[in-house]
Amino acid sequence: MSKLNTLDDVFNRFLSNTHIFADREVLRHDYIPEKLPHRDEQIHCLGGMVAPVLRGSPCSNAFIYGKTGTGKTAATKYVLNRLSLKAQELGAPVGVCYVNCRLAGTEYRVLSNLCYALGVKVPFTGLAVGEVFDRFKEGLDLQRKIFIVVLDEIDALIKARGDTLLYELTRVNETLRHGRTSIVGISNDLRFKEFLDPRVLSSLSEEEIVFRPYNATELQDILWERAQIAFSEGALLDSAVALCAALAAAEHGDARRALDLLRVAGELAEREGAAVVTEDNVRQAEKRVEHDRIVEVLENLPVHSKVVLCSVYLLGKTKVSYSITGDIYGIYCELCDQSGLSPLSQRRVSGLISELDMVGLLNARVVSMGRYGRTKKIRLGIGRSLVRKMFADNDRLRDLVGYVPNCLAEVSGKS
DNA sequence: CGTCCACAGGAATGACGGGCGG
DNA sequence: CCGCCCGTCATTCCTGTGGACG
Repeated sequence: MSKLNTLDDVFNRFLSNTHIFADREVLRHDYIPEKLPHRDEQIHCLGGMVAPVLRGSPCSNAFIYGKTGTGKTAATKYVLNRLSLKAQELGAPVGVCYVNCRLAGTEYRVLSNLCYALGVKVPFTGLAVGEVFDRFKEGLDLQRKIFIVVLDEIDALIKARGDTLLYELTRVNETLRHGRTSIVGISNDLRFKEFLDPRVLSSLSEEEIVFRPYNATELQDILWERAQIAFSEGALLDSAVALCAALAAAEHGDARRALDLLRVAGELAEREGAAVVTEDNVRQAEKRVEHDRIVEVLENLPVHSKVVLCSVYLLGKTKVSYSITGDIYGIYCELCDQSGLSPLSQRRVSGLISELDMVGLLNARVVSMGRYGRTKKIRLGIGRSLVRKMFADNDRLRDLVGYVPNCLAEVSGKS
């Protein structure tokens, strides 16, 4: 392979190599395909459940469970799209609103989304939540519609904000004279029920639909379904698709991940100027996807989290195999001093460590060391080179990775 | 078998910036 | 422009706790 010299070459090469992809868009995970293989059962179930609204009677509330990439969102959107079309055809007064609770983030924004779907104008912010809710109810009553509310990733909202919104929504029908609402909750977390008020739970779980993870063969079907549209004829090896499916199935049957792998593998092949996507491209893609994910998270970390990460990194330089909260806090304070930041409280740092653990940058485990107290054992969850690189890219913190804290010797000495 | 370490992690509270209605 | 509300991040204070040591 010859090295490319000018940008023009890059562009020309790209233009002459369009034969890998036919339609890349199809591999994006917000794309809703015409066919959803292996989800007939769930689609029929949901379809049957919402069907009564076409005759003007309200339908049950429903709860949909399943891990990420099991087709919950796609299947639900698919059914509701069809439902809307059918309703239009029949002139049935049906409204549908899809809200992703995690993206919306707060009760306020969820509600304002619902209002928007009704055509009720609300300001982006500034109103009390109760006020927005009243306007929502008012709009609903005025339009005399049956309104189906889909709350995707609802577990994220409940965990962060509690279940008040959900409680109010399940009760909204009691105060409406003309409109009716039905709620479809979608959750990634199977244990999520425990967070709910029993009253909300019973009202919401009138119907439950579970989306099992896909196995490798099912994933292959899904990939082929899309690949036929996304890739040019013969640009994709069977074995590459099989490998994508196998890798994703090994994780937890995540179709989204499988599609990502396939897309990135295709892009890699295209960049190489190859004519077909091979297993090798998929393997590269796997590394690439993971690497990109971590780098992305690292870059967007708040500065204090970065310093905490650096503290763990520095402690890792000693022969100690893990660090504990107290030692990390000591070094953290010193690093803050060094770079002119005012250190946060130990409580907060403890919280930051837990957050870093959640996103996988650290491994933290609560242990008891008997009379030597209860603490967290902490290790880096990613390659050390990644941490070094992050700091090299940051003007303010660049020196920290090379810095040798005063208390380091003391710490490594005592254990 | 009780003690007591070194924190974990919940709750209440506060500071601050942003955005709106009036 | 004021007053109000929101959401975020942080602090302070607090109670809880597994298990090695004496």
